[in-house]
Amino acid sequence: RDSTHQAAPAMQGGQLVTIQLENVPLWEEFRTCPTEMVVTRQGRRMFPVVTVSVKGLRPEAMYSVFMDMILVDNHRWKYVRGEWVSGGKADQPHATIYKHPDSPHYGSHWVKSPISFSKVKLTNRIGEGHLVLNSLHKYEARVHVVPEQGQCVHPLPSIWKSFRETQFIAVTAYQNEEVTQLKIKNNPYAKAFTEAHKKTRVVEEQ
Amino acid sequence: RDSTHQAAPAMQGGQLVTIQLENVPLWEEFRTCPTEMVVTRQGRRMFPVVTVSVKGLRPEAMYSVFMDMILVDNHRWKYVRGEWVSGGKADQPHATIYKHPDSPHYGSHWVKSPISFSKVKLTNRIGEGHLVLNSLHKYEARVHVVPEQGQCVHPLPSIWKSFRETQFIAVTAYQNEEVTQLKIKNNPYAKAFTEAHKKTRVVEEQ
DNA sequence: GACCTTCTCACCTACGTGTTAAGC
DNA sequence: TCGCTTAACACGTAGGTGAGAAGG
Repeated sequence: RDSTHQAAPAMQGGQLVTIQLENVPLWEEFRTCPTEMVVTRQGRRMFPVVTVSVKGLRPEAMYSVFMDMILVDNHRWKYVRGEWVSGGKADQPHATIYKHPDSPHYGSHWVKSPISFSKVKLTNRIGEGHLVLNSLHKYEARVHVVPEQGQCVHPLPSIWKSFRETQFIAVTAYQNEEVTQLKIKNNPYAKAFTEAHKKTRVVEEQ
Repeated sequence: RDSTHQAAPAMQGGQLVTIQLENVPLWEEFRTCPTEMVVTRQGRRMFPVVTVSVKGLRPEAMYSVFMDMILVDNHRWKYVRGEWVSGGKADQPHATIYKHPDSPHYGSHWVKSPISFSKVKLTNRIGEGHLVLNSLHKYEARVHVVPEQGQCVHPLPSIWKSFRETQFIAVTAYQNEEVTQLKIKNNPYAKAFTEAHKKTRVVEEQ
């Protein structure tokens, strides 16, 4: 077991708590490029979306769920002649974390269906309430499940897990055209740039 | 004090819990018509929106907040020659309640800013997870603040309050033109029907 | 000059409005 | 016929896309 990717297993009410990434095939498809995520001043959503299923929570206990980004290595990265190569030393990271909007909620809520972080936004600008990343650095998404400390509830251990499949390089503009095409192909909000729509537009211009 | 509009005052942590309607002037403007709310098969939002401010909760205690509709009287209503008149006996009511999407949450969360029920939907069709009303019946919105029963937390009393200002008649289509005009004037989503936009369209057609 | 960032834009998704005509 | 309900519709709000030009 890789201790950098998962906190010590935690027993809660006699059950082992697990956090599992849901949409692995899509993440793996992007990762062959490798994945790039756009960061903007006002914040940009992620695609693919980090979605996890959690098991083994105590149904009646209260938890909050968070996501943050781990800096994967200590280099900057550059896209040179069609390839990503590691460059100088990494910049100072920003300590930011995103609380899932359903938080806080009962264990029964969190385990009943996959937890999607579709609304999290990535930015290169501090002070917006979003996840702050450095452009041209490599990250990996991490999810935390944190029991709420009620006044009489016995403290339960906090657990987290990060996902190698979600590794990406933060960019202000896409570098690898292959990434762009995968985003257009899979993200419904980019449907304006699919081949079908481009052809339609050309026809209309004639 | 009118005992049908408010549960017995509840002390929580030495403070009196209060629930107060926020946007009273707008509600009163509609109420002179009187107010009508459209119900549809798939659910229709309310306008005006029920928005309340809550005070006196224990900051560290957990609460859920609900809204439901009280049947104001036991009559059906009819719009005859420009006036609402009470008709036959009321139909059997449906017991439905709407949980505010922030629920459950800490007392500190609920009191820090007004609580808006903008997303609640009214329907005349059972089984959609929305508030089910009978068309042509008169209702009044009621808000509940319910402490969550943590396993070791002492049970706190549940409180509720209903608001005479929010009284309305459920309809499948607006009856009073005055109501329609007030909705168009005040609801941003109905901007397509304002005089300004209608005139623009006429000009473009010429 | 090369690299990276920022901004505006057209074009989508998603869905909240009253209108209108049709249905019962 | 009349009263009420339903469904399709045009037209907004609100905001998520990559493209491309401009800036540093």
